[in-house]
Amino acid sequence: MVSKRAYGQYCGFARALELVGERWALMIVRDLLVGPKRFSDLQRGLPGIPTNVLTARLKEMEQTGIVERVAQPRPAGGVAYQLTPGGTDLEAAVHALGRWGAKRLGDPRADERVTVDSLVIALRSTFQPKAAKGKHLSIEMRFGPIVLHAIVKNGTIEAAPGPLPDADVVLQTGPAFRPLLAREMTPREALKNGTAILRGPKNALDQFVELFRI
Amino acid sequence: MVSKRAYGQYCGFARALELVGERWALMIVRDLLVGPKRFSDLQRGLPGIPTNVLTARLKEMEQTGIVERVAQPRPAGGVAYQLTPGGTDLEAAVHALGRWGAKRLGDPRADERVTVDSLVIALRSTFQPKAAKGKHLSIEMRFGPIVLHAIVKNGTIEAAPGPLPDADVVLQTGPAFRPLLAREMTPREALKNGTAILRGPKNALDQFVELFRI
DNA sequence: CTGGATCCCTCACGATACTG
DNA sequence: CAGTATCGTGAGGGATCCAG
Repeated sequence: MVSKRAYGQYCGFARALELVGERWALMIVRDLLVGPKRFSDLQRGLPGIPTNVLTARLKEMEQTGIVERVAQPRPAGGVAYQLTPGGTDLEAAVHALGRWGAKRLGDPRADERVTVDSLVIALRSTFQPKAAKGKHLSIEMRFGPIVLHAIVKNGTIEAAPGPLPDADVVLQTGPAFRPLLAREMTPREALKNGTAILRGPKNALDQFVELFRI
Repeated sequence: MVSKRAYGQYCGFARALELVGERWALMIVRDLLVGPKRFSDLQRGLPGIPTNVLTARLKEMEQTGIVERVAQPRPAGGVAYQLTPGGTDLEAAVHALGRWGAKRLGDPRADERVTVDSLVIALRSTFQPKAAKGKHLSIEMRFGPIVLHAIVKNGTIEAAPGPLPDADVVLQTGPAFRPLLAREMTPREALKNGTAILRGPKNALDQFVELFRI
């Protein structure tokens, strides 16, 4: 790869594209930013990826020090893939691209799915640290069958898959989620027409929406 | 493209990759971030790009509102390509990827070239606004036959191709440039062994190096 | 000269079947 | 579960040709 599909430029940006610019590579990184995953987890999170391509990308990124294999504890055993520190450094770039793309999402197409990892990254990348100064909020979010949570504290966010039993708020939503973050729909409207359902303080959705922005 | 090579996910990041994730697309954006360019300028700045690929990417990005064609004034005439505001919004992502890749540049390979646009982007993306607070420096940089300049002021940078006649400093350098920004070589060393040649105040290179970091 | 269009060839990718 | 094997397709690489 290094010499095959290189760009022929001694340039940091070109080098980045050579290392993670091939098809599916950054999608794999996106999912691994959420946490270590097994081969089959990645397959599930990236519907449509051919197994040989997944194998090839993992091998390449292992060789270039972006991904590493780690043994999984018993039971289950086997191996999982996780980002190295150098791979984790891609987070800023993934978030920047994610923010840019989120503005251009439009409405979901018929064949488009939503995954839990994409929502975790969406929360992290649209998070507004300045708006979160001094605020504290823990939320469990449900998007159809998908459950994730976020904890906002001291201007930082931790977002991860799964429920959060003692969350301040439980927000159940769906297609209204993007318009809410893009300020194309107000929390009031969303709650009124039932595209967002809230459990917790009445103004929690307003607070939530202030913390994120597309 | 929209349905052919889509990732099948309703996700901002996936959408970004669908729009600018194909080969050469972001390299074109990188060069256009430096300024509008003609077809042949892009060819020169991206040695190795096939003309049909350049044509295809420009058409795709024009259709998706990232690039626009503008008529060029007489003489010369013809058209040039420039980024739309939405395309310019990719700057943050390009810089983030550039910073990540710059750490992994290593030494130049035999077949790797340096272009003026890549250097402009390198200066912009490695610029450290915090270290530049209250500082002011204008510099003309020469890298072999390539000439570019940067003006640092109020914690911001403006970098562009071409000379800067009344620059505070003129720095002529080459392969030592990356090690300097990566703190693998001190200004003193670079000046001593002649891999950096300076015209201007003696400590100018120290000042310069403080403003950028790989 | 700029700004492409067209051709052919190769290989990366996509889809699916199969195996340790 | 975690890949390998196989094969067809189409995007990219490279050269050449054409129009304004």
